[in-house]
Parts: sequence; C-alpha cells; structure tokens
Amino acid sequence: MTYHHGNLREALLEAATDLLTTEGPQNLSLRAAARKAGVSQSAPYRHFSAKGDLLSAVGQRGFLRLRDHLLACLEGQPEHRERLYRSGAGYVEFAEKNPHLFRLMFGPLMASEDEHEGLHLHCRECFAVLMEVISEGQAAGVFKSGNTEELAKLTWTMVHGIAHLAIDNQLKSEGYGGRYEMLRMLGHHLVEGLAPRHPSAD
Amino acid sequence: MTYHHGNLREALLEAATDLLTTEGPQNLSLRAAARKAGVSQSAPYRHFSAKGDLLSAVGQRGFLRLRDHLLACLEGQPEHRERLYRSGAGYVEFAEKNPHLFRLMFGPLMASEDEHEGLHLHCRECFAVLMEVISEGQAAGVFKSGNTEELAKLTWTMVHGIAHLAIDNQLKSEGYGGRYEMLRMLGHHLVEGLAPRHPSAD
DNA sequence: TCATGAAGTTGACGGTGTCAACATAAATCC
DNA sequence: GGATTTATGTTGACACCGTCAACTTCATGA
Repeated sequence: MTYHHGNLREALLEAATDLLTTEGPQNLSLRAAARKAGVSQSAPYRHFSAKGDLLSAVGQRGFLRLRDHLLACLEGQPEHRERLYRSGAGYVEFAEKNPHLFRLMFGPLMASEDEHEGLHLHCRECFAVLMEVISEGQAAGVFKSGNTEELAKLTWTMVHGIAHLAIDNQLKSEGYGGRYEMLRMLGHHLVEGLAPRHPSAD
Repeated sequence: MTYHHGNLREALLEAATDLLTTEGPQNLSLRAAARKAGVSQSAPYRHFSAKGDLLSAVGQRGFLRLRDHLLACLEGQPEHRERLYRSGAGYVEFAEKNPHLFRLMFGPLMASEDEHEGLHLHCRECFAVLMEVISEGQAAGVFKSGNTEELAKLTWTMVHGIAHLAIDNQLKSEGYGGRYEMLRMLGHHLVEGLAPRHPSAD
C-alpha cells in the first residue's frame, strides 16, 4: 500500500516473536521476519542495527510480558506465603508456555555484557517483583528479616532452576504436574528457611 | 598428507569445542570446524548427519567432562554435607569456566526431545552423581530419608539456577565471590531442609 | 515550492548448511 | 596377488543468510 510501512518496528518485533514461537530459533532469520512483515530484506536495518538488536528487543519484550504475568498471578492474593508461591509458579508457567522465548531471554545474548544491556535492565525489573513480594513478607513478619536482595536471589535461583530444567524435560519423572509438586516442595523448604525462628501468626 | 584423515570425528569434535570456547557460538560453523581440522567442507557429513549432530556430540562431551569434574571435586572428602556442597560448587564452577559449553549443553538442543536424546542420557549421568551423594548421606543418617530422587532434584534445581544466573552475570551485586557466598547460604538452607528433624551425629 | 532527510528497495558480497557426483584409500574376497 | 566393494574425502553447486552501498520514494517544513 503505502511505500512507508508506518509501524515497521512493531511489526518486525511481532513477526520475529511469532516466528520464534512457531518455527523455533533455528528458523528465525532477519529476512524471514522482514518477509512476514511484507517488507524487503534490508528494511529492518532502518530500525535495528543488527540481528542481535532485534533479538535483544524481542527478549526485552519477553521480560515485559513475564513481569505482567507475574503481577497478574499476584493480583488479589494478600497472603504472603501464597504470594511467594504464586510468583514462583507464574515464573515456571511462563517458561513452559514460551520455552523458545525463555531460552532467548536468558540465552547467549545475556553473555555479551556491554551490548544488549537493555536485556539486563528488563530482567531486573522482573526480579523487582520478587523483591517486592519478599520485602512485604518481611515487613509483615512472615519472612525472616535480613538482606532482602539475598533472600530474593535465593528464591530466584531455585525458581529459575526449576523453570530451566522443566523446559529441558528433565523433571518429568514423577508424571504430569511433577514440576508443580516440585514447586510446592521447594516452596515448603524455602519458606521453612525464610520463616522467622519463632513463627508468627498465620 | 594421507587422503584419509584417520581420526576425523575426534578432530572435528575438538575443533568445534575449541571454536565454541574461543569464538563463541555465533562463529561456530560446520565449515569452520572442517577448516580447522584441515579437511573439506562436506567431510563432516561422513561422521555427523547434520550440524545439530555435531553440536549434540559436543554437548555430550561436555556432560562427560562435567561428570569427571564433579567426581574430582568429591575425591577424598568423606563428610556428607561437605560432599553435597562441593558437588554444587563444582557444578557452578564448571558453568563459569565453560559458559558457552554450558549453554550449549542446556540449550535449544535439549528442546528437541526425540533427536539428540543422547544429550539427555549423558545429562542424567551427571545427575546420578548427585543422587549418589544424597543417597550416601541418607544411609548415614545425615540427610533425611525419603524419595532420594526428589531430594536430588530439589538440590539440582537450586544449583542449576545459580549456575545459570551466574553466567548471565545476574548474581554479582554482592561483589566478587558472591556466587559462592550464595552457594554457602543456599547450602545452609538446603541442608537445614535435608537434615532429619532430630539431627544425628555429624 | 522545493530541498532535505527519514524510510524502504535493489543488487551485490561473502559466509553457511546441505547435497549429488566424483575420487581415493583401505578392506575384503576369489 | 589382483579385483571388487566399502568407507572416507573432495568438488561444485544450490538456496539461504547477515550485511552493506547505492538508489528511490515519500513526508515535512523553510
């Protein structure tokens, strides 16, 4: 229609995300994304300096979606332990529903520190959700006081590990839903560890 | 020299591993590996049906190395809690020393379940080391009895999460060595969780 | 109105995975 | 031992890829 697309950047991001989830990372090429957006092979270079830039942007979008998903999982739930569990479950759920995206988000792009630092920033915004949950729990006396960041990272590593091994199909031995039983178990151990020595009310 | 290389498969694996660690995954191509082995572009196809096959083989080698490293870390250490800690530390250490390889081992290849199932097998052999450590600890009464596999997986997810976040540079806020302090902390919480209700001797 | 610059196109370059057709070395069988 | 078969490498080609230089189109504002 018009010579100028008008919203190409968004269209490319959507096309790339779509290709990633439907065709897998192998078939995600700059040219394919351009084709899908109905545009020529080198049009993307007006919006992204290189392929890695597009991938990084896709990853950043992924983190935004993950954050939204986590917040949605927490909505309307006031109990602190349950909030902690739900954020963990939401994290794993997201990874399982978007395995390719998840792998992209934490993939080799993360390795190049200087470039793609936007990825790290968006990543930390997801982490902030977890921080908040724990911080609130500490304020309420449900979780033990101390360095909030340390506790949050502790939690994060566990959940992250579950998510990764789940999408690697390495957790399925105890049948369907095994990963969620695992999460419950882990949550139990973790909360036991996070709980104050002399457990308060609730 | 000779028309036949004599040991091409091994040479290709080594070349590929070398390229992966020195140049990163982007520059790891079948052709580059062939060049490095001093052989023509399509010689690899006599030994690997496709690029993914080579990558998978490299990954499997990685798991073998990881397993050896874990066993080496355990050598001469009889105390069960310390054995658990050391296997975890060895795991993270391996990931940090070979980040590209680690990402390959647990990368998209894992996603294609049917193909590359050799990867899964070698992966489980590393897991078996952890199982053994925990099983021994249970027999000695240092860890609580129960489903060994569950406990091992619980441990694995934590260690795996740390390893992943460590190579993503997401754990460095508490200064150098942060990941090992983290491991200690985690080990503490975990062992507390793994310990029997009424702790036995040592 | 028309120059300017942003956004998109065309065509090219070298690199890549893969395959068919061919060449060579080694192993096997009479 | 000589012929044949089989394993192993080579050459050349194809389509695809990331990227860039040169060109075209459109919108905008002096």
